[in-house]
Amino acid sequence: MITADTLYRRLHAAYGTPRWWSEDPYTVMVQAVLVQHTAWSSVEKLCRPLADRLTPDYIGGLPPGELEALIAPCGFQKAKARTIRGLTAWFGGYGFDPRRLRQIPTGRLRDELLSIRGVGAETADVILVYAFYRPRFIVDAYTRRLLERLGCGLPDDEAIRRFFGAGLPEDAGLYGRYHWLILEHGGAVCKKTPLCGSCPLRRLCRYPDEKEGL
DNA sequence: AGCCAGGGTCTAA
DNA sequence: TTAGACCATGGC
Repeated sequence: MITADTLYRRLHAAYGTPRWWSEDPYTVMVQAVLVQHTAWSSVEKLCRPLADRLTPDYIGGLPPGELEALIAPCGFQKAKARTIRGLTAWFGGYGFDPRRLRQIPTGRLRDELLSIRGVGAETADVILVYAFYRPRFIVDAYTRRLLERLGCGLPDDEAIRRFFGAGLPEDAGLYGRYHWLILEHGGAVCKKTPLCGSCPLRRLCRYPDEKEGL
């Protein structure tokens, strides 16, 4: 079976140097919520015109209903607006200052995020990695599907995390870049059928009618 | 035209 | 503890 290390190099060769989600922690938080069950392109389309207004000041100051209307194109606006407000309030408890979070252990930080309604495991982990630089491998639908196609029999998210944990340094930067590459890959290949002729990782994938993966 | 999507919550068995 | 309904909209 392919190693996490080799897979990273293949992805990097196929998609180039991954960029970071955003240097701004609050932007990461808002976009992590907006992208739930939603195409990344929809999030970008929504956020691009907002530019420098993606701040706690502007978003948090929006009158009731306006945030919902603003984010409607990303769907689930009622739920997502509530979650964004929850995250904004939580971050406000730390003065919107990431430095104040530095001494909090990752596990506790994660629990705090999970206690916010609408923040589940994946959203919490995205925020941990990209906003606060904590080493925690993000497992999402693309990750699961990619590993499935690679022929790895990994039953659950914990097993997947162990796969990536083995042989990789525990480094938030690496985890973040890795997840971004998986995202690029997942967005580029076909979603449904396991067969994708144009897949840049084709030689790595085990297809239903083939015996061997790699 | 209809089906599905990078998630999360709640309920029911 | 797990499966399924539900939330909303955009893209194909």
